[in-house]
Amino acid sequence: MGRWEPNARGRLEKAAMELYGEHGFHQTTVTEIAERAGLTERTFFRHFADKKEVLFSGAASLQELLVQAVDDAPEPLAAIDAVGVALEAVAEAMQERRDFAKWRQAIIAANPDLQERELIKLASLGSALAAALRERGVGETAASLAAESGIAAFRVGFERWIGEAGETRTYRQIMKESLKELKAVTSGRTPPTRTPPARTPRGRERPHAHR
Amino acid sequence: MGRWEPNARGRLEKAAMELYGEHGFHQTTVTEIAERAGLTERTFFRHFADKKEVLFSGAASLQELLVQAVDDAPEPLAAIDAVGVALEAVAEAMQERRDFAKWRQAIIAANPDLQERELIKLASLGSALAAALRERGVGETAASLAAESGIAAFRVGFERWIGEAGETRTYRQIMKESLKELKAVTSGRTPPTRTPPARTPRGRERPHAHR
DNA sequence: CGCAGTGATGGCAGTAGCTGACATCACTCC
DNA sequence: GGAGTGATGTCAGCTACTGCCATCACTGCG
Repeated sequence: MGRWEPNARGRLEKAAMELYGEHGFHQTTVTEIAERAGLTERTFFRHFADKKEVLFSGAASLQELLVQAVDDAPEPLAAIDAVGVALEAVAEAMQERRDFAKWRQAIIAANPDLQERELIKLASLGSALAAALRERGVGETAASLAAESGIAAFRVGFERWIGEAGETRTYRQIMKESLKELKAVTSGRTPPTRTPPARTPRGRERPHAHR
Repeated sequence: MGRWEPNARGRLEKAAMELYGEHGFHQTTVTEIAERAGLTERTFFRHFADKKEVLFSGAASLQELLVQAVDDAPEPLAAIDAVGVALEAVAEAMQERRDFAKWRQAIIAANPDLQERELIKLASLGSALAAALRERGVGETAASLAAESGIAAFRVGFERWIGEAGETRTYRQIMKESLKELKAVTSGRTPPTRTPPARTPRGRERPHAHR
């Protein structure tokens, strides 16, 4: 046996998740996490860059999976379809962890700080995706646009998959349909503004006017 | 004359911008900013939620402009084209501040914290855009997708407008072309992977494999 | 004229995220 | 058995950010 209990990082991750769930992210201090894991605060910061990062350590493998899927996609394929294939693969890999994904998303949704981190992880996913496309010969701008709008579809699909109560379709199916709808929307094939729903006076999230 | 110098917020903003430029964002302390503005740290936090927010106070008016442009767009118009019209209007409004935009973007690019904030502001822009579309009668998902992919085009266009050295086109023109390219990409009209550029062994930004 | 209320600011103490520097000590390798 | 090595502990310190109360010009009102 070693000098210390093994798997310090894992214990920290587990403790953090538990506490984030029990008391919320903001209310949980790093010292508490470390104590529950039988370690010190200093050690926590040796394993995770900051308090938020615990929730995002899985992003790296997701990115790897995504890029690999693009690389493995059959060659004569339009950029957007290569993106589609890759996103479907990722969706399938996430399928069995729906409960965890839902729980995790609830925590993120309750914290602006975590939302920021989530967005930058998705952006990083998008960059990697774009880079993978470029290596297939897709042009600079086209690669960026295909990747970023693909990520948009991914997000939209994710929310559906997790949000809708009676949702029976798999994430993969939903993902497929989101991409289809993306294509429809960007090609102008959208119910073009026929019967606006009662056009309320609108007290929306628009910022206050200054003039 | 009042008890205090007028326009405290403006002075804080100016001092912060200067210091971020002189010493970098991270190296600048809030105390320094407040001192240069002839105020105290406590007052800084009464005007700005945090140190980052100083750089993003303009986002609100941008959002207002965007939403207004969607509202003012002619009625029988596909969702993606309403987005296009609105984004062009915003691009035009930014045209005269290119130097400032460039300078500001350089600071943001040098700081992950600021990039996170930038992303959440863009996401908020996207939500507002989607909401405006829904009020025109565009469906839930379609609105989200049109808005988010529109924002993607906005970002891509922005980087071009600011990045390319010999760029003579206006932001509006670039924006228009980005949207056009978005449509091309999502409709599958993309040079579909013909001659991959020398397929290097790739030591990219892909995370390390574990197996 | 005086007086109570208001609003922007200062002062101060405190919390918590995060870092650098150094010590400790099991384990490994020679 | 002695010199690394690597993961952890300890401690001091900085700084972002907050709560609470004091201050004091200005305003409106009797």
